[in-house]
Amino acid sequence: MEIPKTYSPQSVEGHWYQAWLDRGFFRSRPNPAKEPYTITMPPPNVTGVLHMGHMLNNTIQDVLIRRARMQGKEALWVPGTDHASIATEAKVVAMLKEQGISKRDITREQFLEHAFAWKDKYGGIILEQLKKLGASCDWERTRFTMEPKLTEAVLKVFVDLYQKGHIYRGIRMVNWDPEGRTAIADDEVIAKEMPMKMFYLRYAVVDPKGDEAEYVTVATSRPETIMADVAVCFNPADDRYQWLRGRKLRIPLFDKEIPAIFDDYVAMDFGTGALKVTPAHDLNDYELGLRHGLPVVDVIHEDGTLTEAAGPYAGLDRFVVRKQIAKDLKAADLLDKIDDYQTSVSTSERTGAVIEPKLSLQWFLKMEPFKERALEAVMSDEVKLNPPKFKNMYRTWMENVRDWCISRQLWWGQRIPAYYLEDGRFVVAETDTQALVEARKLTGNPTLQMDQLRQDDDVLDTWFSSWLWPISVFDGFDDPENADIKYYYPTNDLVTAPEILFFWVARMIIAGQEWRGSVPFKNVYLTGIVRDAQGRKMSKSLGNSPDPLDLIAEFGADAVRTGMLFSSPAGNDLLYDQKLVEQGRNFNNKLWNAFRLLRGWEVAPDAPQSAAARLAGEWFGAKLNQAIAQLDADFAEYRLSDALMTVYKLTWDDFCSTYLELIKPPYGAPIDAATLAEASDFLETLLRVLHPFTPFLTEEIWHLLKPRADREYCCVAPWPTPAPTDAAFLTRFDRALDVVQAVRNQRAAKGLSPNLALPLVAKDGAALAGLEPVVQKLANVSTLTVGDAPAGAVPVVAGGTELALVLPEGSFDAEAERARLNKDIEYTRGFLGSVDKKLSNEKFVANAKPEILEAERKKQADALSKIAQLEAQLAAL
RNA sequence: GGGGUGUUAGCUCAGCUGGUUCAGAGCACCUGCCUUACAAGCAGGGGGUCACUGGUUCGAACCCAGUACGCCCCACCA
Repeated sequence: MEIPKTYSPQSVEGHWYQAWLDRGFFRSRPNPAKEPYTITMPPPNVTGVLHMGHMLNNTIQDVLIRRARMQGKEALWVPGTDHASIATEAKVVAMLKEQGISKRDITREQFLEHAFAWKDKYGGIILEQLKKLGASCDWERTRFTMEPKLTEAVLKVFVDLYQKGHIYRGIRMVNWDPEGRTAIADDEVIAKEMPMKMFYLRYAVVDPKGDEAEYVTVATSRPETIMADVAVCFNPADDRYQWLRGRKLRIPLFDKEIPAIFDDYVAMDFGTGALKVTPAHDLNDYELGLRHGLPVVDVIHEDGTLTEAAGPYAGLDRFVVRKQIAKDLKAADLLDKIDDYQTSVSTSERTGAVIEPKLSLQWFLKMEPFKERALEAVMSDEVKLNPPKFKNMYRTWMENVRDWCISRQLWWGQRIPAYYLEDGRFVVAETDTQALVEARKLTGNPTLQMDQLRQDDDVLDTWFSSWLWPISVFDGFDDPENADIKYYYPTNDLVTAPEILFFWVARMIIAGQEWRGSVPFKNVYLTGIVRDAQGRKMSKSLGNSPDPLDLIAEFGADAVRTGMLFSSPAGNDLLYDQKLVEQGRNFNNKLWNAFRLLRGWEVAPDAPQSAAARLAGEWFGAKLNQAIAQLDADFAEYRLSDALMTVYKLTWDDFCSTYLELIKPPYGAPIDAATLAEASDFLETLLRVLHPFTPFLTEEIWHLLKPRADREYCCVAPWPTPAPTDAAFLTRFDRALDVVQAVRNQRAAKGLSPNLALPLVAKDGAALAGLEPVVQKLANVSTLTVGDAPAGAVPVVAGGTELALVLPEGSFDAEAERARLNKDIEYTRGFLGSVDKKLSNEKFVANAKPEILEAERKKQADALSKIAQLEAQLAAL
């Protein structure tokens, strides 16, 4: 059967993926005889589609899990999706809007119906896409953060925390997202530098006396909130404003009188030193208001429009009002000036809307009870962050963590299990029935009915379910002693983006400690962000993000996987370039062709093994062992790019360029059986170490190669263990390869065909002893003899060996050779000079370590002898 | 504003305790090759004052200080 010249992934990937599934290779069940190795996938948004970030993240996880599986561990990768409360709700709202339905016009139940329909339609697409990448998850264990069991866990945890006194409800200044119409947590706020305007407004002084100024100029970036002002504040030490003590000012346009107050908070050197105080719409002002006993005037609705309190501006959006009010102020001559200035504006991580600080009634989780333990876990490396530079970030965050606002004014999510009585009191319980029991207890009224209880309308923050993920996927809340959780928890590695180190990783650590008494994972591998070749973030609007599925279709999953991994050290951003994927494809093709070469050879059963082939086998076996040891070291430090490069070079340079060239029989000649068997074994081992990176290709070749009967699938073949290597032999072999390269160099320089066999004469046979066949074969040397250089031969010095290459008649140019040798001599003398200088430095000789000193002396001796050699060659010409 | 981190070849990055794995790898580039596994290839080759300045040391890409530029995280100056 003819094997095609190029590997075509499209025709094999689907087949092997199905075969793996059919065989249940990705399934895992607790097995006490084996060591567990577990990864829980960071659940992508249920309605999301695969992007390059997922590709990187999941490729890394698959490499880790596949290697663990081959190492004989009970490897489990749990997949799943996240309900992504605000993001999904926003999508559903948008979809309804297209259909002409407004969320406000439908009931919660109707909305949820639409939402579930949406989720059923688009949910899980992303998991199907991951299969194309080769992700070896146990799909039977796929979980969803809002499925009934996981919701139960969330409610249980809420009640538990409430009973422990860690959850409270209160009016606080929260970050309000007017687009999502919900509160969001501090971490979900992103500060963005934006050009802003600073307005200088005139606040008239009430009853100015004689020579007093008639107004005070106040700088603000938010003129739309002036009607909510309750005071103007000055620094108590500010001499410019002392006369205003006990006085009142008038809000421009509104003529409302407000007091002048004094507080250290105000900076004298910023703006005009006068601050308008708006407690309802600014956190600092709120605190200022508390200190001075000021009222709170709320003028902004949940959707960002102004309330009735705004008078003529009621009903308009805050940004519209900003412009309008500026115009009106100007018209009324109440505006001194407008300056441009740059400041950071808070925006919502999910919707991008500008955040309004807003007072509202929300649920909070205290962080104080958890922070110390969670900090300790990372600082002591109980949870190891990779790269470790993130430890500092984690520490800063944990030390300054504030209470977590866990309620969201949304419908898509887990509804807060708090039930209110008509008198405002409430009970917290996992179920309606339980709530009723509690409520009856609370009120002492045994006839209280369900319809007299009203459940809280809010849902919980998405992270309030995802922080339980490593436990809840094993039903560890439902049944804390079940076999799965006891076996798989704590998990081994978590692979995720640094952006959610606080949102998610830190909180999972807290949850693990709180409910399992131990951290949820041992290692956290933090990936970088995937950017384009110019370093820009991938984004839809830039159109610089390729569709991962198109890439897989064009180049194959293996090529994409290796392309992602070629240059992505942990914590570093990955500058994606299609060239990397092409490099991956080329590499796959190289391996494919190596297999084709082996497959194409005729076997001569009785032929003896050539000396070159025997040496090649001895050498490659050692290289292989060396590489496996290196790989294990790379993996131990999560240096996946380095690990890939190790196998890449092993395959391409060592196996293909050197080993296969050495064992290759003359054209048309058969190969001896022993060599072919050994070569097949080597290839088989190569496939095994490559499999985590390129699972499809290796599985394909594996089956074409038909290895041992007990190793039917590469996917579950054992990961090789390294044997000790003969370092001295490898060093000698390297020297022989240096000679080969030097000879080839001479050929290239002289324009001689590599097919023309030339005689080579070595001055001293010792250095190459035993390796002559290697040099002969690779350098295409006709005869390799020991003796003095014959006339007309080109001197070649390589690997400490002095040789001469006999050129064909007429191609020897004595003048050029002299020039070359002179240049070499000059360089070596310069080198010798620097060594001499060092050795004549008394302080160096006195202080340097003995082995360093010895090395320098050897350098000196070597240089001297090399110069002598070169001079002798020069004389001989 | 505070903290962290980085700057090594055209690009992306290694370089562990200062000294023979000290100046490396992959890609790109240049020169030859359509050689019967592979042109998605083969052979050979050329690229770097290790950001800058000073210091410590017999010796610095590596340690220290400062400067410049970059990135990241945190932060309530209207």
